[in-house]
Amino acid sequence: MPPPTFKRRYRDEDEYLPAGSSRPNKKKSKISSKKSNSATPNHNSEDENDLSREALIPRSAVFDIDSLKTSTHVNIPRDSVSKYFGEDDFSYIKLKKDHANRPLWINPTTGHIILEGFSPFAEKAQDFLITISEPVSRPSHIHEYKLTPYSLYAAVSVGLETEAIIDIEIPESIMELIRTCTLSYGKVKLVLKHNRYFVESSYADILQKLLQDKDISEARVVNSEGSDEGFLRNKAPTGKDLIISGKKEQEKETDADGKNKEPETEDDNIFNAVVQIDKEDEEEEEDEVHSFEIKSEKFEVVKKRCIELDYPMLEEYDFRNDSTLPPLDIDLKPITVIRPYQEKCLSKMFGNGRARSGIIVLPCGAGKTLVGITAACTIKKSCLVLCTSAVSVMQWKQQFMTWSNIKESQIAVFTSDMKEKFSGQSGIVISTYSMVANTRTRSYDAGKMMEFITGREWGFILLDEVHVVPANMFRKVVTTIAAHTKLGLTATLVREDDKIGDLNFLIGPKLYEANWMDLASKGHIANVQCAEVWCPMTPEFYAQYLKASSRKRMLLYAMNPNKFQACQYLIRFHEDRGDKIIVFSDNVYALEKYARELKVPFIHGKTKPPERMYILSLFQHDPKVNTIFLSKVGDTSIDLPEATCLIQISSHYGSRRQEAQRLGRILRAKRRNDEGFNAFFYSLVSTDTQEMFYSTKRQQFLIDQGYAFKVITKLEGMDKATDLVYRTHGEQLSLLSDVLLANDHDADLDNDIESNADDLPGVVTSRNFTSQQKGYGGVKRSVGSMKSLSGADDMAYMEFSHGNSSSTKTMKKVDKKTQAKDHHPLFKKQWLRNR
DNA sequence: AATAGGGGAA
DNA sequence: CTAGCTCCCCTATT
Repeated sequence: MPPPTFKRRYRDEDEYLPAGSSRPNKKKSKISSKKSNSATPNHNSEDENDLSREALIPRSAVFDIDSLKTSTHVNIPRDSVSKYFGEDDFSYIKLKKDHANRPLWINPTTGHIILEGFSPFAEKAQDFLITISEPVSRPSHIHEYKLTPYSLYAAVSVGLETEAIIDIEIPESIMELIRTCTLSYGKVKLVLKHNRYFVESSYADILQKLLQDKDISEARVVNSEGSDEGFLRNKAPTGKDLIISGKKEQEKETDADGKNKEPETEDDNIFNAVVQIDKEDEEEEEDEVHSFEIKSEKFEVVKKRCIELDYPMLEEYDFRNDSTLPPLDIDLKPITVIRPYQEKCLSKMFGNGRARSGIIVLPCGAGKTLVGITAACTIKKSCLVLCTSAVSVMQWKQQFMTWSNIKESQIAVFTSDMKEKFSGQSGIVISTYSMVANTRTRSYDAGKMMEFITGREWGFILLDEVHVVPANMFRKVVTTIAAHTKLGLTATLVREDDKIGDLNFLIGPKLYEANWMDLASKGHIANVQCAEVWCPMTPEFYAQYLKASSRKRMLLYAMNPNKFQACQYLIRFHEDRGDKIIVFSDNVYALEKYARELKVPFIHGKTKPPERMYILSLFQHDPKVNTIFLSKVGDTSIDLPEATCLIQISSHYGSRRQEAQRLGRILRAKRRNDEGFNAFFYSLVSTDTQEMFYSTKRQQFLIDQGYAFKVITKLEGMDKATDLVYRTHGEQLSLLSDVLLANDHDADLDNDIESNADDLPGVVTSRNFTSQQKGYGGVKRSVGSMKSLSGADDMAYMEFSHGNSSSTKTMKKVDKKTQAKDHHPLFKKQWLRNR
């Protein structure tokens, strides 16, 4: 059989820095320097359990590929155009004879791999690449992947061998990267079975090596069961007899091949398909694993030592043979059927009949929750679910009730205003990260509850929105809670800092990552048209923008009248076609100003829960309310009804995660999937401002998922719409005054916000807008009053900014009067009465 | 190092 | 009893 090879060419691409490359320079983590809080009696020994980041990261995770560069750059023959490519001139590498059939290009200095997505072999190659590397960017035709220490770790953990990944003709530098990173990773497992902990590996020599460590050998349980090497020998576990409920039928043909030492046969098949290796007779020798038992009280020590020794252990839980933890009576309801890709996630997790710890990445709306619930139903042990907010806690509970047959008394909720415990031996607790990670003094009930949680063993811990876990405070939940399996779920495995890689060792390797475009084309999530709408700044706003400090700038480009009009126009356009629209604004001032002007309800952090629910139910059920405005609360902490159109007006930060999460809010819309696009995502950007830069950065994640952003410089028909806000110069100037004035007093906003009834002009305090918002609740009864309310405001502002545009003091006085008058205390009572 | 926004506890 | 305030803490971003 001819040796499999990859084709090589060159690519031009920014330099790649491995995720951890800057880490060695970093000093002590913040956790360890944190003040201890030992005065509280309830306080558990969390401080002692704190692990610094360094302790959790094996050394070769910071493998620096740059160190390889010199070897590849000696005596490279250059030609006349080499200078244009600099270090990225790879013309010295010869193309393979059959390169036309080979869709892969590898950059020998960065470890990036380019896949020609249009090649007939692309799909097969993609399955292999996803196993060994991280997807960087997957637009329609050219896909880019990169090899990283973490991705290789994950590859080894599902059973790929170094030699299987390395191909004889790939560049030496890349081979070295792969060798280094696969030497020790993913080859040792910590297995909990029959209530005993075993360190398990297919490689007896590695176990020998580990036992040379004093701590590990001391933790070992010495008994007579060992063979000649002193290790227990077992057949490798398989998942043949495991039934994951919810599957339509059992598809086990992959196992029938039975050709490989690791039960993760799917990957091997994929690998073989791509690299064309025949099934060898590796069966007999590889079908065995070696292990030794360690004392259960020492497993933490051993785990830590293994990381320090550069052999991080994968955690597996042989839940079917665990009789210590009481079983939990839970199963999916018979009608519950999981989708093929969800099943794939689960087969990655339960591939060998045990539960692996790791992370599953699925887009929002693709049914992450159901994957988590199915996993819980498979393990059937006590389960702890953590999410980011109290609202999602309630959603999780509700989802458990919907999809599984769990009894309500077995689900307990632990939030700031509910401290339940489940009855009986086993059950489910759902809580938030901040409740569990809280280091401050706890209320008595919360303290009791924490004792309940930390004082028992959990079969399964489910971490929703797992990308938040690397945060300094949240990460310690994985060490303070004793859980045998950890599953992280997220849609956006990105952070703007460099901590995302820590998840490999806090939770486990990435088990599965879905391709958004695939799911969209198969109709599981909506097809989204993304657009960036360019709104030129008006001359006056731009003049001020150029003069202003960076804080004022942000407000100015958010409040740009052209953007305001574009927003209004888009809302009208989409309301007319029957869409439900959500408008996001990070800036609360802009949020509130827009919403008031357009007479649309809005929710932000200070909106109280009953109001939130009221507004959301209006949005969901009232055919007259088709648009709502949301601040950052909408990103995580609100249970949003389905929407089909999303408009972003203020996006001053460059958070890719936020952009993606917002997009996720419309992915559930699947109604008209056969008619092309059925959901719309607009980002309104003021041209020639900083916003352009942020917007580009924010979109990167979605572009990497294959979304194409269309730039719209002119909205068709907008100039014909004569009834838009801020049409006249005068109105625009008055808006500008408002904005400038608001900005002047921004620093004082906090002081004025709730304390002062005589609010400063232009500063709409939360008091103002709660009452107005409540006023909105009455809008069904008194549309006129709402109109006159905002109308009166406008008039006042306009008149006085005309006459006294240079005198802010005059405006202040007048505005005080207007606001005092409009600030109607009755709104609130009325609203509450009429609910 | 600072800012904005959100959440829990009392 | 609860709503509403204050306080403090946490995150994410620049």
